[in-house]
Amino acid sequence: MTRPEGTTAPASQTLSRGIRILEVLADAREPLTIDELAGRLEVHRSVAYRLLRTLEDHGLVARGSAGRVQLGARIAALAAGVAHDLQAEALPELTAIANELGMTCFLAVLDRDECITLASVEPRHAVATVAQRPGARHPITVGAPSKAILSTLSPADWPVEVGERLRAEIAECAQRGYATSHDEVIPTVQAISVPLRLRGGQRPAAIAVVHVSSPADPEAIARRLSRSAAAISEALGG
Amino acid sequence: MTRPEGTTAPASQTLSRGIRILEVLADAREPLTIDELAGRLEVHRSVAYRLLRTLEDHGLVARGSAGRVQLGARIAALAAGVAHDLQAEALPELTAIANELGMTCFLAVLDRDECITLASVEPRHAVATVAQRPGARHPITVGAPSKAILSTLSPADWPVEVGERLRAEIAECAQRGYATSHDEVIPTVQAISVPLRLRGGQRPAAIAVVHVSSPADPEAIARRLSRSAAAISEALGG
DNA sequence: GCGACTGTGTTCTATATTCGAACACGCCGT
DNA sequence: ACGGCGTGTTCGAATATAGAACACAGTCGC
Repeated sequence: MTRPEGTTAPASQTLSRGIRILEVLADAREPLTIDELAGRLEVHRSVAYRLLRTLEDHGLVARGSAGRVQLGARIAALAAGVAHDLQAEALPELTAIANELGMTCFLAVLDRDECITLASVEPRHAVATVAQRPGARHPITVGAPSKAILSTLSPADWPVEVGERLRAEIAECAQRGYATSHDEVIPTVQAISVPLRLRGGQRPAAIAVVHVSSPADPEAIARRLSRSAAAISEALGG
Repeated sequence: MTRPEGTTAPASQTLSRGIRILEVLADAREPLTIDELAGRLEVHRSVAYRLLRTLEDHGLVARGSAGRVQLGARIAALAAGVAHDLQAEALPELTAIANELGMTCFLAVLDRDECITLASVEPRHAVATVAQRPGARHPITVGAPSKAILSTLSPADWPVEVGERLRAEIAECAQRGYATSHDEVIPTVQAISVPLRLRGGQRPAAIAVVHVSSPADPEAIARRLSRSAAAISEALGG
């Protein structure tokens, strides 16, 4: 295959195909046959087979019923290594907040142009428990944590173009120290988020709570979040 | 490189090296330079470079401070796809158990010869919170969930050889319906676990609680776990 | 200011690795 | 028995990869 012309980055075809297998399996959410997989990847079946065997050797995929293929649990072990220190420091704080406020509380980080949830804690008596599962992804322009994170970055460092409207809202977040969202990700769901002020080099992050009804006192919730945010930042040498 | 002789399985060298990058990064728990990475993988620096760029394209690694390399948050998104239905059904039950019993409660699955924690919920007022983070791995011969899982399998299906001592203990677990552990993983930590009885083809799994002091009534705890285990199994058509 | 050092990123050719087709086999319906 | 569908294996051709050498930027010591 000759270089497809304008492309600049020579990347590894084999590795890329292997990763796409994982992406397809994560997306499918059910075991697939090798043929189905090869079809979706648009590669020859024998290629998919060899890649699968390699992934299987490393435990990243596993065989389910009838020889079908699914994601392996070892991926969870890899994910535990993502921002390990941050997760370790944040989890106790998330638990405390969730139970004090009676809301689901989670930690999200900036990853390229997305906001990805790394950890989430649900409160004890969750009436209408808002599912904010680890691994959830949103564009960085959507949701309270996204705005909180962008408010800590200079616009030059923003990974995407933002409209004038959103830019103004983020500026407001920067001033008052917290961000909010209504109906942005899930209808009727509202959120309040506060950014973490970590030392340079750490990836930008934020903690947030979600709730279905209007919060009694957003300012008070923001102050509570800020307290934990400061504790986490300090523990990580922010 | 000619086939190293007795080896039977032709696997993909490129993909395997790419995965090892992820494994090394998860293990290191701090950003590495490309040279450090290449050294640990025993590959040429330019090879590591190309693989890294590919991984970066897919968001599986990210650049930290000073161009150093670390795991990317997208891995968390992949991990969310591991046994997705099982996690979705189990999480509410884990939360309920954790808060009712005041102990950390988690879900573990069998993966080859290891027992891997997929999800974990800490109770509200955790005095001495036992860290059982998602992604934690143990040999399948160690810990209460391991024994609970093995007790549901016929010895012929066990992925490892087990001694006479452990075999007897597992048989006992099969009879009474739950497994226990003392000081097996962490000193002074005890655990109680109950297997999930899922339909064939699903990967063997168990739920468990951990505690630092001796439980008042192990039988009662086991009954509580069994109730949730039955609910989860039923929801998944077990 | 100037080198030595350490790091990233690029270019290039030989060749080992991968690709992709064809084949062997087992299983389950009709 | 047959055809369809699935996994797993073999093998030659060709291409994607491996690995070396090079270019360049920042940083330290002096």
